[in-house]
Amino acid sequence: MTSEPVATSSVSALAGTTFSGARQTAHEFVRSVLRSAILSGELAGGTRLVQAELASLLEVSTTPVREALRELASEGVVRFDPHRGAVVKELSGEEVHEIYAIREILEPVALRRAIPKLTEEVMDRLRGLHQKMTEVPHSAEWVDLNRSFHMTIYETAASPRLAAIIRSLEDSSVMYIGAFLKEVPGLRDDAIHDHGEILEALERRDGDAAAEAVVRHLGLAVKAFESRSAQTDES
Amino acid sequence: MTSEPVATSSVSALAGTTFSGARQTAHEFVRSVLRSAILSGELAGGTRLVQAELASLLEVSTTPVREALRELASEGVVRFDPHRGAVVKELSGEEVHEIYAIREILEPVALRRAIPKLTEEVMDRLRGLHQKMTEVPHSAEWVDLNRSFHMTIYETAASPRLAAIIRSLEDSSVMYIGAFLKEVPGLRDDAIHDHGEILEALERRDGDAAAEAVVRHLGLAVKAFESRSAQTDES
DNA sequence: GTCGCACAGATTGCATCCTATAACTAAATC
DNA sequence: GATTTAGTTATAGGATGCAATCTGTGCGAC
Repeated sequence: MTSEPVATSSVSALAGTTFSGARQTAHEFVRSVLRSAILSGELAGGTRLVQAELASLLEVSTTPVREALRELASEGVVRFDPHRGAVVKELSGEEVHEIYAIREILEPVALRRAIPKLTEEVMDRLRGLHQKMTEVPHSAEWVDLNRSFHMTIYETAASPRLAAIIRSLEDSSVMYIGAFLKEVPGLRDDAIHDHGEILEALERRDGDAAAEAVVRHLGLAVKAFESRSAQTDES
Repeated sequence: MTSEPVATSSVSALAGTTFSGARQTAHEFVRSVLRSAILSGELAGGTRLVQAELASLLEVSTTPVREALRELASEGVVRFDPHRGAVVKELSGEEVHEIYAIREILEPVALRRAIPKLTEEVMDRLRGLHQKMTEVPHSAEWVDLNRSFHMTIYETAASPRLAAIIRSLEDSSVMYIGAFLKEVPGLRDDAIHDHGEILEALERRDGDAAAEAVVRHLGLAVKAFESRSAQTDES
């Protein structure tokens, strides 16, 4: 049980995070810590998540850890096999394509549904997020702003189920390709440009244009992923 | 702590089910029992699910019960608020419409994806299910066959994510409207007719026709739901 | 030398006990 | 009489210890 020489990421990256208990249950705390660690790439795909280890690291008992893992498993970010433990899920290229294909179908729908419900307040929020994204560099914060931008639109569609599905797909996307989208040079600017177009289309209440922009926006990520995975062709 | 006069359904309906432990973990057992009880309508929407009660009834401890409830919560069939416990979810009419709207989008997609992958073996299975559905009356078994029929198609699409989303939407549908679809007279025959059309279209590898049939098939349920909820207009 | 088997270490899963939280009830104050 | 506040009870959440299960390793047989 010495640390493996081939560096798979370890949960020890989480050391130091403590549970204040303030109005949050322990399993919620564990879940949020693991979630953000996984989505940020801190915990890479394939990392084993040993309950006892996580428990002592986060200073809770194993019970809430297991509950958190169960929830993450149904969210699809970890794999949890009976008696064998949890590992951070790693998606295949096919799955990435599948996820983006579904997103390209659902996101335009959610967007069109949102348009009639757009208030000035929501538009202001979107403009604010867009503005801020032009200011901060590509970082965890930027990724978060990006997520907020899109989800704000979809949540005003007042279709909670649809929004939840999209959110989960987006999470899976970020988990898998978020890490190396950072390395694609012009991507951030392209994304900001697309957001601008989406925003403009929303101002005009033009569903077709907005939908088209979103689909192109998604295509960007897929293309970046493809060029990257072709480059890292090592199977 | 007397029983309420207004008869909300009770978990006591589950009494007698025992956990053999055979190659199944306790929480999986609890989950499957609760799932089928909820989907079958045995546990109606709004029923409180008290952990201790379920635990003693199913002869397990509260820990696996909580884990099962957590999973069911992320599946969307129960609502689980911190420190307040779980209740069987009840969907509003709007949510039902939303769910069917999403299904009408995704199911044709899954179907088209399935067509190139249809083997004779799958077709045989579908024919068998279809045949059997003409034989058994509208019952829990029939509903299950129906579910199998559709999911068999979607699972051959080799899009696990898409299939999982559809399955969860279907579960929510069944949970909510399954109970009173039974009471709509011609529905079973109409459904069987639609299945015949879908099957025929699949034989011809005709995606358009199959998709059209599926959408009409879904529309059937929505229409039945609407006429029923208009009839039971008591808000 | 390879395959199979058994044992040991590691890890998950569960039961029991205890604590924390929230709903409910009743009393006290305005 | 209404409203707030304190106390009570029911119930969820979590910690600990133990049992069940899996995995890897070493020994023996072929």
